Amino acid sequence: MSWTDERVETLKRMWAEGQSASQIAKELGGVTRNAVIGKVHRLGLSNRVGGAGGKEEDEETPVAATPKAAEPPKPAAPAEPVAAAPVPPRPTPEPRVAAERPAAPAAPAAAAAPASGANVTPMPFRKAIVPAGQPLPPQPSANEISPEALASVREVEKRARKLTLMELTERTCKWPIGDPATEDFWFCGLPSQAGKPYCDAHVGVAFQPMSARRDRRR
DNA sequence: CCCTGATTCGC
DNA sequence: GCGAATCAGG
Repeated sequence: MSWTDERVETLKRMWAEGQSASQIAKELGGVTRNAVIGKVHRLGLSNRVGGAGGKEEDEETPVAATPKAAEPPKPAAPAEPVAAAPVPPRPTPEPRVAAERPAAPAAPAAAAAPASGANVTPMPFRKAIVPAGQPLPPQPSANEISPEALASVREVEKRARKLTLMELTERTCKWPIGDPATEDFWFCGLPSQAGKPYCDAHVGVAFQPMSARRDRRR
C-alpha cells in the first residue's frame, strides 16, 4: 500500500479528528500504526489539539505555538471554558451524521432523539440494552455528580466513536448514548480502562461511591 | 497486558 | 519517503 492522495487525505482528516494512529491504520488498512505515525511526522502535522485516546489530560497544553502568527492585541485570556454552567446547551459542532434516518413512520420521539441540533443525550437511557455480561445501565439520576465529571462526559460524548453493538470489544467503552429505540443510538467506544466496561469519563459517572449520602454505621 | 505517540535508522 | 523496531509513557 502506498500513500495515495486519497489515503493521505483520510489520514489527515482522521488525525485532525483526534483519532489515534492505530484507529487510522485500521481504517486505512494495509498499514500499521507505526506507518501512520511515521507519515504523520513526515507530513509535519504532529501534535494535535483535541487530545483523545490514551492520554487525555484536562489541561490545555499551550502547544499551539505556530512559529508565526504573533498576537499583538490580546491583553489577557483568563477565560475558563471548563467547569462552569451545569448544562450549557451546545450546538453539535460536527455536522456529520444525522442525515441518515430511514423511513421513520411518524416518530414522535419528543423526549429523546435530539442528535441533530441539540446537545447529545446527557444521560444513558433507562431502557438501554447493554451487551450481555455488562448489565448495569448506569443511572446517576438523583445522584450528585461532580460538575467536572459531567463536563468531562459531555466532552467525551462529542468525541465518541459511535460504535455499534457489534463493534464493541473488551477494551471499548460500552456506555450507551442516545435512544436505543431510534437510529440515534450508539456506544461511546472510546478506550476503556483495563477491566472496566467504560472509558474514564464514563467510569466517573457510572461508579458513584454513594457520595452525598453518608453511610450508616455498621 | 492493554494502549498511546515519538524516534531511530536500514531500506 | 517509508515503516519496523524501539523507546517512553499511561
